Amino acid sequence: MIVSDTMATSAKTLVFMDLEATGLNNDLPKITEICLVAVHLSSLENLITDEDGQLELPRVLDKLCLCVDPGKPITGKASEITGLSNTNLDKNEKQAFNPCLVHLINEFLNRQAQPVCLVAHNGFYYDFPLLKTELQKQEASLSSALLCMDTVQVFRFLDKRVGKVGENGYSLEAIYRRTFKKDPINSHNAEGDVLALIMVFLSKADQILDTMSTNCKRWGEICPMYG
DNA sequence: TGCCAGGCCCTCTTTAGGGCCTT
Repeated sequence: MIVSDTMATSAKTLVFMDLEATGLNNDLPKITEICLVAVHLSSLENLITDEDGQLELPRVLDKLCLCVDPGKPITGKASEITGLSNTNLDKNEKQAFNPCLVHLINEFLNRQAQPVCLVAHNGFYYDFPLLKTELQKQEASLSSALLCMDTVQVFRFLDKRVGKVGENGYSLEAIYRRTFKKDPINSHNAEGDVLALIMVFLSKADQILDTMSTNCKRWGEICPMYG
């Protein structure tokens, strides 16, 4: 789906997002952790590097990271890779995905320079539909002006354009390793995955921003995962 | 109640099938 150039390229804030959940699509998952990190366009156009010339995260970031009581059993595999269990979420008295969380997410997005584009890895088929399902259960939604981008599609698109195929695939871990020749830190911790996503995005920020109009959808076009 | 993604890519392909990618 192509969004008009005017709308897509005018996104002033990119909000990188990652969800941890009780399982995959077939498990009818519920969210166990959500992390949103907002980066202003200015920070994507003016990259900073350390003394060795290595990319650094922008200094100005807004973060919203919360653990959530999913209200259903977390699959063994999901618990193993995320480190979140029904036991440790219960012991820490985490709240469910409730109206308070809906309010926090909406206000976090409203605080950012508009328009906002959500960015997630495999977002079109996992994070965005799952978030939409949880919001629908609360009879809530996000702004219809919100844009969405899936970085799996973006990185495939960029490689295809120059006749390449990503060695070892397009998982976030694989792209991070190809780019930085080392493993990402805190994989499958929502904030760790978001920061890794921001770093790989920064490594190709100019190309990605140039092609946003062909790789964005509107929030309204995202279908709920289930429900 | 039970079920439940889906567009893209690769190849032992194109009259198709299976894996990726997300937990």
